[in-house]
Amino acid sequence: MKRIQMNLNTKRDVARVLARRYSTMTFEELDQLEDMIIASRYRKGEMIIDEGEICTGPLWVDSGLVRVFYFKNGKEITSHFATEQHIVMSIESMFYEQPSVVQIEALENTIIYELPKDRLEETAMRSVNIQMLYRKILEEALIESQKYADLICFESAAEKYKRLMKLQPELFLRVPLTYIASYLQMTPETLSRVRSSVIID
Amino acid sequence: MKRIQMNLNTKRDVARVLARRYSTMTFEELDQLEDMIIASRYRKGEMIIDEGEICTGPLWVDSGLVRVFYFKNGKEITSHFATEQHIVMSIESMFYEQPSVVQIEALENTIIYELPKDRLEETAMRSVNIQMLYRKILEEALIESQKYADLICFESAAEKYKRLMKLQPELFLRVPLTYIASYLQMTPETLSRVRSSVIID
DNA sequence: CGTTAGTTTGAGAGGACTCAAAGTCTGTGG
DNA sequence: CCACAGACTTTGAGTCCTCTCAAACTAACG
Repeated sequence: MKRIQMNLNTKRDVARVLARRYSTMTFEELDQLEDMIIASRYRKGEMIIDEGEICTGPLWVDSGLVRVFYFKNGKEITSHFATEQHIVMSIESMFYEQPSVVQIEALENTIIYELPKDRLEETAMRSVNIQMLYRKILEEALIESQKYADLICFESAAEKYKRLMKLQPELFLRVPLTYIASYLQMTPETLSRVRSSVIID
Repeated sequence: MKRIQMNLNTKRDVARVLARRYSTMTFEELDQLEDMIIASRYRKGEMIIDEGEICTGPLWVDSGLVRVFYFKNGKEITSHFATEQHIVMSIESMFYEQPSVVQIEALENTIIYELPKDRLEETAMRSVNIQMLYRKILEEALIESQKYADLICFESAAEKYKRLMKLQPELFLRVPLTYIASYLQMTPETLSRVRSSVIID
C-alpha cells in the first residue's frame, strides 16, 4: 500500500461525489469531508485489509476492483466484490474495532479513499448532512447484504449463474472465474460446466 | 393487529431499554423517544407486515417471536427470526418506502413497539443521541445480516444445523421445524434426518 | 375426538462435489 | 520475440448428498 498525496482537487472531487450520492452539503461540510479523506493506491494483488488488521472506516473504491474474502474450513470464500464508485468495508472489524476476519484484496490497480470512522462519527455529531451520509452508507451496505443473501439462496447453480450474469455481467470480464465460483458458492468446475450449458435468455 | 394504548410507564420502559442498549440519553431525549413509540399487539399467526405493505420503521419485539419470510419460485423462504428484545424490519421497504416483498409474521403472541422512521430521522437531526441510536440499530442489522450469510454458506446440512443449534438453540423449542428448515435452506425432510443422525458435540 | 398441520421414514433420482488430467492463457526472463 | 512456468479453465468419471415424491406417524387445536 502506498498512502498518496493527492492534490486537493482530487479529494474535493471525491467529496463532491459522495455528497451528491448520499446526502447534500454546504461548502463548509464539503470542506470537512474533504479534510478527513485518506487516499491510497494499491497494485493488483495487494491486500487492502489483511487478516487481523482493523478496518478503520468505509472505503470508497474510486477506480479499480476489490474483493472481500475469508477462510472457512481451509477454503477461501469470496463474500463481496466492489467495483469503482462503490463502498467496501469489513463490517464487524469496523464497528467493533476488532481485527478483521475478512480480507480485502485489490484485483486490479485500485485507488481507495477512506473515510475514517472516528472522524466521520465525530463530525456527524455536529453536521446533520454528514450524519445522513454515514447513515446512507450503512443503509446501502445493508441492502447489498440482503441482495447477496437472496442471490445465493437461488437453488441451482445455473440459476445463480444466470442471476449474477444479469446483475453484474461486467464481473465475468474482470474477475477470475475461481473467485466468482466461490462467491456463488460452487466449485470452479461446476461454474465452468454451467457456463457451457446455460443459454442466457 | 391491534394498536394498543399502553400506559405511559410501559413505553417509557421500552425507551429506557433502547436507550441503554444502543446509546445514552438525557431525560428530554427519553421523552422524545417515548413520545414516538407506537405499541401494537399481535396474536400467534397474525401478520405484522403483509406482502405489499410498507414498513414504516424498525420494530422492537418486546415479547414474543416473529419470522421474516418471502416467496421465491413459489416456495416460502424464511430469512430471519427475531425473538424478544430484538429489532426486526423490512429493510428495503423501509429505506425505499416501497411495498415490502418480505412478510413479517408473529409466531407467538407478540408485542411490538415501532419507532417510526420519519420521526426517528427528524428527531435525529436535533439529537445526537437519537442519531446514535438509529445508527446502532442499522449497524446491528448489518452484522446480523452478515452472520446469516456466514451461517448458510456452511457447506453441509449437518454443519448448518449444528451451527444454528449452537447459536440459537432456543429456536428449536419455539419454532416449527419447517420454518427452521427453510431458514437453513434445506427441506424439512433433510432437517429431520440430520437431527436424528447428528450427535451434538 | 376428528381434522389438520407438522414431523419422520423410505426409496429412487439427480445435481454438485471430488479427484485427476488435459488444455489454455498470461507474464516474465532468456 | 519466443519459451516456459504458473495460474486459470475445462473436461471426464465416479461418488455422495440432498432433493422429490409418497406414505405413515404424531401433535395440536377446536
